[in-house]
Amino acid sequence: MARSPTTADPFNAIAESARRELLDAIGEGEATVSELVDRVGLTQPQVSKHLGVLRAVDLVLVRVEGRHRWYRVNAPALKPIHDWVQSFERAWNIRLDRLDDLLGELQQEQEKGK
Amino acid sequence: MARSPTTADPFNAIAESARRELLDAIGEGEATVSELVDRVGLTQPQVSKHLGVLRAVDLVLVRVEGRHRWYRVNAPALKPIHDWVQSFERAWNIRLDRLDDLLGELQQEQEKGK
DNA sequence: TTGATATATTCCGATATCAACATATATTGC
DNA sequence: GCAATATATGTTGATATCGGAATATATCAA
Repeated sequence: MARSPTTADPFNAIAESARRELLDAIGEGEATVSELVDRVGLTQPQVSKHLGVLRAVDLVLVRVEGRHRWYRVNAPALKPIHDWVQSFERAWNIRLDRLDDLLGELQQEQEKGK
Repeated sequence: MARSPTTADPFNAIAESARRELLDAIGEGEATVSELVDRVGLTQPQVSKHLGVLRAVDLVLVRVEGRHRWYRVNAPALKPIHDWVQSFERAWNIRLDRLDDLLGELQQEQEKGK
């Protein structure tokens, strides 16, 4: 067996930085393939193929208009990633809290020493 | 060129579901390799190799104790993923808000119709 | 020391990836 | 219909992956 296909799920799809950059480049609105080529600096076939992967996992949606294709981010498709990562968020917040506590204590010590 | 190494960054490391399951299986505390073998149902070499990848990107930290190795999740290493995904969170919240609005309107219509 | 336990590493074969380049498929305007 | 534009698809070669099986390394226990 080999590595999971990039089209298996959003986790695999966004592993490639070029695809994350494409999603960033699309941003809030819509973008055309050639606009993305200009923004991201990849060749047109590269952009089309990466968009194909993003399409396969529903991370982007397309609206066809003549010979243009308007791509937009389908943010909810990122939710599985969001949810999975968030299950660890408490863990690192606790650590940051502890760091805050520690810094607080150090400051108090400093105050005392003054 | 081929796909980025799994050890390139946390995005690539967590693309593999086995590694996400390992992180889940470790959970809040610490776990030993053989505990993880039992919990996740992979072979020992598989677990060790996946842990090796997670180690390479700092997603897990190890404490050696005799012939045991206690692994724990290094949650802050997930922050880049959290941050990137969060930059799209507004987008999908807006959509959910709109959905709420829509549902609200539909309810009002229903109320009217009554 | 010897054997057992815990974990890591190596080798293999199959597979999917990715960039690059070439080419195919629409669609528009003349 | 024909050229031009916008986008998608196919081919090739290099590479890294993954599971499986075997094996290496280290530590404990008797």
